[in-house]
Amino acid sequence: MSNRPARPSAAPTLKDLARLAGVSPITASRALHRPELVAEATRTRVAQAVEQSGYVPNSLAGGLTSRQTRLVAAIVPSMGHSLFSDMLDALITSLAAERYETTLGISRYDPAHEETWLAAMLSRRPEGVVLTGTEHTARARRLLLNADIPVVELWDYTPHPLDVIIGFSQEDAGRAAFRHLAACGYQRPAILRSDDSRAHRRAQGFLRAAAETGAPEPVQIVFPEDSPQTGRGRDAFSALRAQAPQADAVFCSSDALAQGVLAQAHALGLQVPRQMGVLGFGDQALAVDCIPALSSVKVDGAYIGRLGAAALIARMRGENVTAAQDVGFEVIARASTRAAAGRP
Amino acid sequence: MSNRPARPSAAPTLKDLARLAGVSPITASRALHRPELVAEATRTRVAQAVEQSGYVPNSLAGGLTSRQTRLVAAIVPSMGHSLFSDMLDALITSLAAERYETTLGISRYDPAHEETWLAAMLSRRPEGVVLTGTEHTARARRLLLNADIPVVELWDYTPHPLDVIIGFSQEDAGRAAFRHLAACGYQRPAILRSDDSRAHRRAQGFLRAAAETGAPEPVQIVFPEDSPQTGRGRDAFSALRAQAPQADAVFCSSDALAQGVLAQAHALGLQVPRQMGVLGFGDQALAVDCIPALSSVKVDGAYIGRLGAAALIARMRGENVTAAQDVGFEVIARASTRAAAGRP
DNA sequence: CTGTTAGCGCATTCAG
DNA sequence: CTGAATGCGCTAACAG
Repeated sequence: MSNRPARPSAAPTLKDLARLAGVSPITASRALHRPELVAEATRTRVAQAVEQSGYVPNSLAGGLTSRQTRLVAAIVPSMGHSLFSDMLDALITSLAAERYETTLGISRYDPAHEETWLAAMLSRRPEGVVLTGTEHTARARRLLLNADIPVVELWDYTPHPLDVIIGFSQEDAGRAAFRHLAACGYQRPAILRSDDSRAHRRAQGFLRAAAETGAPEPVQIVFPEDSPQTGRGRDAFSALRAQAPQADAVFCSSDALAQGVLAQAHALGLQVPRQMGVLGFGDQALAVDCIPALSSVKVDGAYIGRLGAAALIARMRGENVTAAQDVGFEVIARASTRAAAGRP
Repeated sequence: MSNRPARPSAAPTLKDLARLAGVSPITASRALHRPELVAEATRTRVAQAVEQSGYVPNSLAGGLTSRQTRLVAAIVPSMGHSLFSDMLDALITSLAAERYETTLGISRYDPAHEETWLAAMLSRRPEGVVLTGTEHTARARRLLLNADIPVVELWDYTPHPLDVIIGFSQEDAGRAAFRHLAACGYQRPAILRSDDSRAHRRAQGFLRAAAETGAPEPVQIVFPEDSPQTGRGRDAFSALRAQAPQADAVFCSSDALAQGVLAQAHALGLQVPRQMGVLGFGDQALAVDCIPALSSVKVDGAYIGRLGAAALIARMRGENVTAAQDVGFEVIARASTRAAAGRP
């Protein structure tokens, strides 16, 4: 029951370490952090002392003096979305390679949460911040400005970022999605999406493209942002069939959602893509490979994570980098066009 | 090009804040952290001073004195696996609700990486640590013991954990998987798995169960741990067909993998589950709902994350909690048994 | 309810 | 190559 024996402890400090090694604290410190400035013999004795005492540096104290924390703060709306988890994997790994550690927040798509998280995080004096999107509260912006540290915004694009931005235009992605479906011969494409601001803006682009073509206004089914995607595909698609039986294609706000729709379409006996087009969004390209009926607006989460890390690292080193980068997206069509399906 | 105008800066400290509010630093500190100890009027003036000066506390300094960092260190093998990302979402969210922040590491299934990460992390003086599995280097164990902070191990089970453990027996899960497939009438089930230690041990349980039944030894296809799962299902299944054409069912090490296998089976014209049984592993139960042919050994990542957070929080508060908890798993059979598929 | 004193553990000066 | 002095910004422990 008692999980851990009470220890008298008092973790050894640099002073203890130095005494054990028979040197001054500062020499011990140097032996640890800048070994090239210390004689071989001294270094060895310090190393032995570390071994003996089990010394672990206290980076709170270190950071307080040196003003270097090697900490990065990053926030995403959720981790359920594979785009974000893949991005984070790449981001964290890339940062770790440069000896930066990452503290993570989850905003639930709510700028107010982001603000709260940010206020708490900044007290740890991170050397850089990674945000999702461009929507931030006024106070969040002010905090970041005052903090005077590099900021990278991901997943979206604006010519006027807080600092560095890496992403793409959601509107353009939505327009491209519509044009793709239209080119495939679908007449009444619909939208199935979660209720978050980027999906919303993709939908705007989609609707606008439809309007420009003179096509009838696409039906939209919207559901809460954070619901499990694949499962949601089932009922969302059923809802769509009930509400808009004439719809002959669906633009989904995620690949997982699209897979759910695909499965449900099969269950309803609809032939995809001949009777129903399904277009996803995300980076599950390999998943797409497995399911030839599915196309996708492709964005690469890991790529964005790597780019974000690289930009942040450069900025943290004091280098200037291009402030804005539209990394774009790509519309992937497998054997999924109605036209292709039509030709035997 | 220049990303940020040079600021004279020098962030205001508590002393500055106190001066501005016309109180002593300690009173300002209390107004911020223990407002109930401070007169209403004073509190207001401090709040105004915060507003004016844009003061942000420095928790490095605070933590150095108070020995409280409200920091938790957590590590997972990767983020690509939805089990881990869902767990992390729940873990981080639960911890944030108690004002703990989480720093994240990624081990790539390598205990040596874990050790390196841990050594770096401990210098930040986290108040608790969350690890994946029970496999740690000797030095990692020593570091944790010396650090003398609560540790929670997740996803696995042993009666002799480092501190608290929350998970289940991989061997048992593997045995259950075999028994399930056998009960469904499959004669030659095979294993498709990634090369990580937990999947390995599930496979061991599977093989042992087969041996006990006197069944022929199941074929195993093993691939590198971190490859994209769904896509991998395609070639892995093809490899299986080539290598063991007699196999009539597959136990996959993840749900994503199983979905890939399912898609490929369809592509090869195999009827699932009549001609080929497919059994996954994970918590994509809703995904499973969409694909009636797929069953799964179900474990709930978010649940494990919540339990882990709760246990860690309790321990960080100095409470004793049950050191070991086998949260189990569940074998879900949809309309996926061969028997059920046989009966029209 | 408020203030004083002291020191957390370390790295940055500047000297040798 | 090594050391001494000093302070980073804050809070604990007392005192009023």
